[in-house]
Amino acid sequence: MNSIIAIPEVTKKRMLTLQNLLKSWSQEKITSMQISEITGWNNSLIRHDLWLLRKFQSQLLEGNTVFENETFGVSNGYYKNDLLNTITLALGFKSSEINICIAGLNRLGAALLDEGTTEGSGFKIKAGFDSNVNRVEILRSSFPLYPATEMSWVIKKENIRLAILTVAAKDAQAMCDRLVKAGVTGIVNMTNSVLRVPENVKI
Amino acid sequence: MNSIIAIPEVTKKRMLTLQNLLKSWSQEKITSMQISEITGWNNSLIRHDLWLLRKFQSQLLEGNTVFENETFGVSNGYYKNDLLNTITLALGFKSSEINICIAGLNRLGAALLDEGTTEGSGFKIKAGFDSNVNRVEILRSSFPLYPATEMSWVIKKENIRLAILTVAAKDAQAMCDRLVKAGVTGIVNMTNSVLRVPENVKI
DNA sequence: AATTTACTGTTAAATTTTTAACAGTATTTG
DNA sequence: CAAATACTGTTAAAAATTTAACAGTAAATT
Repeated sequence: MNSIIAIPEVTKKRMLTLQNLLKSWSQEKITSMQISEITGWNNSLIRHDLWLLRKFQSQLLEGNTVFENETFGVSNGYYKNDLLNTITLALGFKSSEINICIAGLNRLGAALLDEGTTEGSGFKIKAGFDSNVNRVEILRSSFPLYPATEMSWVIKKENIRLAILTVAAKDAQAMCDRLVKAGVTGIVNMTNSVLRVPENVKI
Repeated sequence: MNSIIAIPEVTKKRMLTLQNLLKSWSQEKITSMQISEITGWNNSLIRHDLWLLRKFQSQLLEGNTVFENETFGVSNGYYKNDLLNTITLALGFKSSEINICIAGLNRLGAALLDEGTTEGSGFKIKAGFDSNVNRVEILRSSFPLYPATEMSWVIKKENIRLAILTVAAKDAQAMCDRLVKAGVTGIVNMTNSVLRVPENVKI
């Protein structure tokens, strides 16, 4: 009878922020009003978001009501830890997206500079790299751009698994080596040079 | 009779992306369909956005219809340059926001980690810095975090004018010097140490 | 232990955002 | 040069998102 509920993108985004907020929240409990004060979101919106999250979860349990009301304080604010668990759980399904990066910003068409194009594809562009710092400074995009020297920590931090290699052919192998060293386990080679990589990395 | 139109935040965001797209667009003209294909946005939405932009602009001219239909091709796509001008003009009013950064991520409360709190304040947090790379890697926020070593180019790139100094008192002067050197012209000192700066920088 | 207070969960209304539809107009084609 | 084509600008409908409202309940207060 009830239609299936999906968590809207806007809610997911807010929940990601809330997750951050909660992590740095020192008290045991937190109310929707307190969240509202910090974030500026309407407190109804917050309660509604959380309601959606729970609704979504109970859906996954297919009518199994065992968990009903279990994880939430009913009237005096939410337990920080319960809230964190709920968010992580509900968002976990979303974050099955693979994080990727763009290595080389020269040939990049407008398409790649706009995250929108990857929506729903299961991939999420987290960063762009170029060894030319000038380019990094000038170009703008919906994902952050970094000098290639920053690759190591950015790839670790953003948990990037896959890189799209769009550098000039002559720089391909060098950039490839850097990516591999930084921890990337897959490379989509858009250059026309043949790449050599360790066995554990897929081209 | 007609109510006043403001450009919604969502549209502004899209227009910022469109601006990027256009900059890397090599042809003279572009159609809503082409934009749609690249960005994934519904083509009606794009035309509607542009309509809003024009509506907003003509509003600023208070009924003065001199510019009516002047900047747009009526039936065969938009002239890239006209479009860019329109966007820049319409968005210019918005970007009177001052870009700021957070220097020092240790004491940062949840509030500062969430851009939402600055909404409507005329400020926009563009970056966070910390000399401890570990912190930069672990913390997450709605604005990007960088190691302090990256300060120079990030501040230039993001056109950051103002910094909020939240490092430990003993590191305040050193961090302050770095900020000034990177081009910041104002500092909000949240530490309890007294800072020395050149005349052109305000505390 | 009754009453008040301070909250949540939930529904429904209000508002915002997106999409569809289509009349109108340059440009291209026959 | 008339007809067809390929668009835009604009309005109205549809869908999504946010907000208000309020019944219900744990905790605090009397």
